[in-house]
Formats: sequence, C-alpha cells, structure tokens
Amino acid sequence: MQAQISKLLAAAVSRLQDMGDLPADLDADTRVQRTKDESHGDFTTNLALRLSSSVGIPASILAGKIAEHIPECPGIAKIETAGPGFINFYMHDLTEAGILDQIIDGKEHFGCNPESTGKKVLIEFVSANPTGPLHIGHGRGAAYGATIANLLEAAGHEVQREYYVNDTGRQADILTVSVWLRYLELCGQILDFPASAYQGDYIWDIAAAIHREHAESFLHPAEAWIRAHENDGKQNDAEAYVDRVIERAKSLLTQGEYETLRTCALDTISRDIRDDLERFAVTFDRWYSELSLTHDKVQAVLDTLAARGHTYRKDGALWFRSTAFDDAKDRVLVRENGQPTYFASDIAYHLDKYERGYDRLINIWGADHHGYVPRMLAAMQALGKDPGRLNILLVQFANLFEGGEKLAMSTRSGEFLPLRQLRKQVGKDAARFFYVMRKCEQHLDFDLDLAASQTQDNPVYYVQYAHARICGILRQADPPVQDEELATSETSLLVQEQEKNLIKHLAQFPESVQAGAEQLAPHVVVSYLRNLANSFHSFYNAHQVLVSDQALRSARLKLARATQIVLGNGLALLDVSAPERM
RNA sequence: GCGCCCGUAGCUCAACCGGAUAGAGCAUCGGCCUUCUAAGCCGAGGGUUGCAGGUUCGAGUCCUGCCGGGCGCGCCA
Repeated sequence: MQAQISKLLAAAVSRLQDMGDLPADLDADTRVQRTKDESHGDFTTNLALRLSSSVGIPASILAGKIAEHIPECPGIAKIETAGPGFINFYMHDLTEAGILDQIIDGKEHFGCNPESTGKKVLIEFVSANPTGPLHIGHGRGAAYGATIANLLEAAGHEVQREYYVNDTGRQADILTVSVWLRYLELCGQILDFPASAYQGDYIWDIAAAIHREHAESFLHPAEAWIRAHENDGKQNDAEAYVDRVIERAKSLLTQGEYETLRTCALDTISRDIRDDLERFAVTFDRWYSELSLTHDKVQAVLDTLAARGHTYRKDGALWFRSTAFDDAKDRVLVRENGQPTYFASDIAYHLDKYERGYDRLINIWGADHHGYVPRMLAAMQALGKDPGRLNILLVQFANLFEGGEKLAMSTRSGEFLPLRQLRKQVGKDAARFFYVMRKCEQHLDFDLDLAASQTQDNPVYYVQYAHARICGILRQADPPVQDEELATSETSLLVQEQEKNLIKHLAQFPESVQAGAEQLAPHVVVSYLRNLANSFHSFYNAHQVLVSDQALRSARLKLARATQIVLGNGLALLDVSAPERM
C-alpha cells in the first residue's frame, strides 16, 4: 500500500514538472509513512515540507498542488493537506482486508520479501575463544546475530552465518598447558597452578578424559621445574610466568604429544560451545578455523601491506601505520619475537571474507572491542578494500538482575555465569526473546526472575499466549478449518473496531520485517509482535469467533487464522517457539 | 587525560534517513470471567526527553559545551 501511494506521489510530481510548476531536475523522494495518529488518516507524507525550501514554494501551497495532481486510486477515500504541509491519505475501510488472503496463501512465507535482492551477506558472530564454555556475555551477541541473520534472509538476502574459531595462538597454548598441568596433578604431581591459567572445572574434566584415555603417556617430570619457578609467578608478572610454562611444556612434550593435548582440549570445548548454541537455536553455516589461515596467507597480507607502504619497523617489531587511516595509534603486526599478532591473522581473515565475494560483511562484537574497530577498518582500507562493505556492530553488555539485585558478571573464581545455566534457568524462548528486546547499543537489563516467571508479566508469554489462544479456537471449530474454504469468507463483515485494528496490524508485518532488517534491529519485530498480540487479545475479549452466524464465523476464523500465521512467522524470526497450548 | 556508547514517566524501554498532541509494559488506583484459555481485556493518574546554548517551518532525534553512567585506550586475544 505504501509503495502504491509512493508511486501516486511520484506521478503527481512528474505532472507538476511537465506543467513547469516544479523544476525538471528535481529528485523527489516520495516516501510515505503510516500515521501515528489516526486523525491524520492512514498514511502521510512530508514531501511538500521537504521540497518547499529548495523549490521556493511555501510548503502548505505546494502540498495542495501535489495533492490536486495525485491520480485517482480505488482504495483511497480522501486526500487532505494538513498542518504545515503534510499530505494525508484516508483509506476506505477494509482496503487492506485483502491482506488476509495473502497471509493465508503465503503461510510461513508471508512477511518474506518475495523479490530477492540477491545481496550476499556474511554475518560473523559469537566467535568466542574456544577456551571455555560460553557465558551470558556471549548470549546477547549470539541471539542478536542469529535474529539479524533471520531478518536479512526474510528481507530477501542470501545470508551465511560464520563463527571464527581462535584455535591457535597464545590463548590456545594457555588452554593446553592448563589441561596438561591438571593432568599432571591427576597423575599425582603436586604443583602450584598458575593464576593466569584457566581455572574452570571444565579443565579438570578434559584432563580427566585425557588421563582415562592415554593413562600416563603425557607424564613428564615437570614437577621439579615448576616448583623451582613457581615463585616467578607470584613475584613477577603472572602472564610472563604462564608464557614460560608454555615454553617448558613444549620442550618436555614431543610436538605430537603437545598437539594431541591441544587438539583434544580445543575440540572438547568447541563441541561444547556448538552444542550449547544449538540448544539456543543458534546455528552456523561455517566454523572458520584461525588455524586454517596458513602462515603463508598471513605473510602474504603482511607483504601486501608492506608493498603498499603501510608498514615500518620499530623496536624490533613490524608496525602497521593505521594512524594514516584515522586510528588513534599505530599497531604491531609482528612482535619482536617474530610472532604475528592476533591482529595480523585477523586482517588475513577479514581480507579472506572480502575475497569470498560478499556484497556485505557484518561483524557482531562485544562493546568492549570498540577500540578494535578503527584499526580493522584501517587495515581493510590499506589493502584497498571498501570499508563501507564491512559493518561492525557493537553489542552492549547485559546486566543481569535477580531478586532485584544486580548480579556481578563473574564469580569470585573469575568464571562468568554460563549461558547454559541461563538457558536452564529461564528457558531458550525467554532467553532469546529478552536478549533482543532492546536495541543493541542500549545497555540491557536482563531480569532473570521476570524471564523465568510463568506469569502475565512476562512479555514472551504474552505473545505466545495469543498464538495458543488462536490454536484453541481453531481446535474447537467444527467442522475443522480448511484454509481453502477461508478464501471464500466474507471479509466485509469484519467491521468492528477491534477487527479493523487487527487487520491493520497484520498488514504491517512485512513492513516491520523490512524495517528490522534494514536497521539490523530485532527489537522492531519484538515490539511489532507485542502490538499484534495486544490487538488480538483486544479482539478476543470483545468478540466471539465461534458464533452461530456462519458467515461472520467464517470471516472471523479467517482473521484468527491469519493472525496465527503472522504470530508464528514473527516468533520464528526470533527462534522463539509458537506453542499450541499453554 | 583521550576515544566510543548511553541518559526519555517511580522502574524497564519505544518513538521508522528531523515531523503533527513523546508512546508501551511493569508498578499504583478503578472496572470485566454462566460465552472460543483471566498467562487476557477496558479505564485513570503519571513527562521541563540530564543541563545550557545553536541550526530551522519543525529537535527526544542534528551541532557545540557542560553534568552523570558504562566500556575501551598491550609487542593479550
């Protein structure tokens, strides 16, 4: 409907151009909006207000001229100019009732943009290091990314979901020695576990599994060495100490043994993360291993940057002159010890994403990484890539509340509340819904009690309940409802205020999906669904669907069935279930 | 100190590239179950959009400066 009115406006503008009332080179944006206030009609445009200063005609007069030249259209009852120069469109009642047939025809596809834009989008999200289980801090990025991916798909894009696995580098080494040291303890060695190693119980579990499978084949006399050096960790830098433990482990273990330990630890945790995400209804098309970025590939990127004159040597390290591209300072690519930094391989990874031929790259990062954004964009520019194709979205942290108290993000032992526990506590549906209720740049207060509550206060149930209620009606309809028969229902009988309102909301679903996708804002769809559920509940309370008047009954069943479909489609975009009974 | 994000009703948040009288939920108060699920509906009260300027037909939205909160500023990832 909006598109139709927009075309009518364009036609009016070009008529005025033909008449010489408007300049021929005018590039008029004929956008139409739904009104907030129904006294302003159903649709409105501020076209005249936006044009008036550039064409030198007072807005209210221009609005009148445009309105005069809008071609006739059967759905439009009247067109008025109002206020400082708005043009308002009043539709005939039930002009949008045809939407019910479209919904029932389209079923699960209704709301999806049928005109595929053919845009290829790569969305990378979560990408948490496989050094421990996911925690609630990762949950928001996971929920947000998964929902955006769904929205973009519905909007007609081709979407690939990717998880970048940091399975190499220092973190992986720390993980490996953490497991190894626990393993040594299981073998009976007594040692002081480094403060900077991974403390979680899952490390013990992995070590125990290795001990069960490989007995004492990784046992080496490390005890004495570690005892001799353990004071280093206390007196000096704990980080440096861990690095020395890593070095020692690599010298005591054969390369094969070390690899076995490392792979086992990473695989165990990766599997755990994958399983956790699947239960959270978050899936990926590809798990991109950092390890698969060969040394040669990283080196090639460094060479390209050097060849383009964006690097220099200082203090024994290789630097990237990112300040030339608006970064706050230059960044190290290769350390003094010859090891490339994480940044270096990350550049190679992002270049690879560019070269895989996507129209758009979306990254979802935690807000704590915002300082990293300028350098990544700088690197892409330095490599001659268009930074506009790379959207890095920052998701703010969620604060958890329980019993009215703000929960500390991590426990004393340094472990965050695991995502798995959150899911068990509030359920997948509530967790997913709550995580995307707010726009991502907004700090989110996540009320655990509310999310877990099976009460009227919980917004998830509010929407799901509307769906379940409809299912209840359809179950009781006798004879059972056939979609084909609903096509002949007389929608002109739907004249009650609540019925018209519900139809109006149903018609807005495709717009809402489109807006959510454009703005990368799942909360748009969440708000839409809450409004739609409200419209339905109001209708439900005011009118009976299963009335004895067969024609009216059929019309209302059609309305209910259409609402059921839209609620189901909307919840599916959020990966929240649409229960048939509650 | 520098940089990024945020500040809207008692609380949690909306407000569609700047639009008309700033909207919901919760909480408070008052109504509605002999009728398809009351996890629901209807109604009432509640605001100087942190403060001060600026831009214009029009500012919660854009600009500048303050105030307050969060995060970041490694040859960690």
